[in-house]
Amino acid sequence: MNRPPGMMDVAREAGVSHITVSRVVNGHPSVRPETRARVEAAIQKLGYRRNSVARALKSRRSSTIGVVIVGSELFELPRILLGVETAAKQAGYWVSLASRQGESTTGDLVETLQRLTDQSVEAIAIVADHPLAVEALSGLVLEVPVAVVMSGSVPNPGLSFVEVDQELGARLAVRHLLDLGHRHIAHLTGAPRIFDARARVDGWQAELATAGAEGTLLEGDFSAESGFRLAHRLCAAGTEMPTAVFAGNDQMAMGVLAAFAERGVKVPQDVSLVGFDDMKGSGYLVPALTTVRQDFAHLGSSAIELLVRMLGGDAAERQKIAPELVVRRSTAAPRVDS
Amino acid sequence: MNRPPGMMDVAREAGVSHITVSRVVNGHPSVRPETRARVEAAIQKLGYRRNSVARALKSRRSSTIGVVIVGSELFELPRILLGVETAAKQAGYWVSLASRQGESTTGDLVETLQRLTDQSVEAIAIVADHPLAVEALSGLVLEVPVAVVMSGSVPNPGLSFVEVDQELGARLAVRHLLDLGHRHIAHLTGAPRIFDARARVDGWQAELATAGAEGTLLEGDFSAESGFRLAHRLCAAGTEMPTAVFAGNDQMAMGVLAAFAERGVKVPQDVSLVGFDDMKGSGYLVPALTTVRQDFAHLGSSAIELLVRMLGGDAAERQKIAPELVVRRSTAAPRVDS
DNA sequence: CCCGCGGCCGGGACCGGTCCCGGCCCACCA
DNA sequence: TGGTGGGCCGGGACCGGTCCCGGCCGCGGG
Repeated sequence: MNRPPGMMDVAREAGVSHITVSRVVNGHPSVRPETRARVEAAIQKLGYRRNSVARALKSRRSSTIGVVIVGSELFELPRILLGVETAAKQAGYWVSLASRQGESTTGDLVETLQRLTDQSVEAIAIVADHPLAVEALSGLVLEVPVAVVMSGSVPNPGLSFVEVDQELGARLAVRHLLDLGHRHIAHLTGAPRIFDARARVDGWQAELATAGAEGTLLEGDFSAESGFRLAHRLCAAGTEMPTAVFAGNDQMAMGVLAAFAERGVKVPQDVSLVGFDDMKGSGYLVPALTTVRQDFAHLGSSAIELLVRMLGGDAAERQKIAPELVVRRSTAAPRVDS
Repeated sequence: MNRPPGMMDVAREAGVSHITVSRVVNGHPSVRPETRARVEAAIQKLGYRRNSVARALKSRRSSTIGVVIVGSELFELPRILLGVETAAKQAGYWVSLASRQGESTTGDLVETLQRLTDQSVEAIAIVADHPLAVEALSGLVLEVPVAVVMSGSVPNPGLSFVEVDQELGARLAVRHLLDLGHRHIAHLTGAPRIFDARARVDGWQAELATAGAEGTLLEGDFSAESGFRLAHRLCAAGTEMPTAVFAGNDQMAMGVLAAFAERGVKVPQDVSLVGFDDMKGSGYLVPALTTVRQDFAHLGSSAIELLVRMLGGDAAERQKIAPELVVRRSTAAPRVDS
């Protein structure tokens, strides 16, 4: 029943007061080197470790950042989380997790935030896949800095946002196809309630417009299955086949590839294909997939860095990360004879 | 500068003592219903929320479980984490994250564990991809219940383990191939330092042995790239081609598919292919991949449930989860003419 | 009528830190 | 030699809960 040693115990051992121990632990300057050494020896001897709960209670600084995950469809969540955890550790913070799956009533998110602040977290990062999930935040007065990792925004000046520029990514993809000579580019979009999907549609449309090229829009849900289904529909349609397809993400692109294989449509000879995400293994699809890479780890670490700056007094801020086109084998110039 | 209301404030408002407030909050029976109502009204009015840090300090129960992630190569980490978070929430616990990437000195893990217990976590789950990462735990006396999510074990009776039965998974895959009539089954293994990879090799070998079939073993690292490289080597070898390939995981299987496509080897007509994991999209590879499904979310939630039981006084335990073979289009009977 | 008992409630001592404030000692200078 | 200022250290009051212990009051039995 011997509980771990406290500052008092160390103090007794070193023949000083608990205050002095506190000073040593916190690197306070006004302690004589010799006293400091004695205290450190005592700490060593007793195996003393500061109780961070007590510290958090008094100082109101818990050194932890809360992360809430809303929506479980986030395929690339792990990479984001990795970035978050790494950056937080770097900055001396812990990460406390809270997720909210399934149906999201508005009050639900607020409740989660509450429970997190009950925990005395110093800041909160929310990673969400669609704005509806966080609309509850619109007018809310925040007790701590909050950063949202999501495309799209919510009208609340206290909120920071981090996102990769989805529209730019889409433009990059379409521009690449246009440069290759394609004049009819279909887009198989992801679930429209997800902002990323909408932004990609916008980018696709905008780029198409600048070139005066033709487009076909089909609506899926980011799953490989939907890509598969949509690609079949594309082939079956009475209308003219596009010469290029821009899939909502790499998963959908996989579905497209599968459908085209069944239909005998050759990629990239018959139609070019571009994905989005650059998921693990995309380079080893057949053919290797041209896609738009999003740096998810960077997304996560940026959110934390933003939060740390806000903790330092900076204002909320909006940050866009540029995605990167990676050209592989699934895109080529359209056939001249078509 | 008005800090949030405390029990004292509520007590004053309700005309009772802070003790009674505590009793109400904790659902203690001996409070008159009428008093309880008055206190609850006061709580409502002031928007009181219990300070969980103070609670943790005094009661030594933080209601949080620490999770340490060691090694970042865990492809399916997110699904595990999801299971962890869900189960923890279910049981009324928070999840505090700590990861340890890169090179792992032995003391490093112990330090991470220490920092976690400094946080007063009540239990710890470690998810690791290879036993070396946690060897530091072998003789350690644990302050709190610890469960390891990993194949393989470490000689420490205080530790619980949760794993999916990799060997069984491998046997399922090989058995399927054997049943189809294959007599020469190559295995492209993942990084051998990872225990999962070794267990799969064992299963493959054991099943081969019972059938007296032939095998070829090539060593990769779980990446699509390594699958690609190894498949090429398989084709280039002077020796006879196997009629079936069991890849270390679905990523490697993707690489194999890519290599076979270049070589003009048809799957499953020329050679059958089985993967492992059933990653997202595996059903839409060309051809749809036969693979072994691991239920990662279940893995995570099992770990938490185990921990909760240990918190309740149960002994450490070892738990194996059975994987499941999912047969798709990449496997078929070998050609009779070969 | 008194005592005992049980339901309800309050006093107050912690938990293990942080931090303001104030006191000691000693060197330095007038 | 006395004053003073600064470096070093300690006392003690919190932070906001939990929980042991003990007091009050009303009721039933001896």
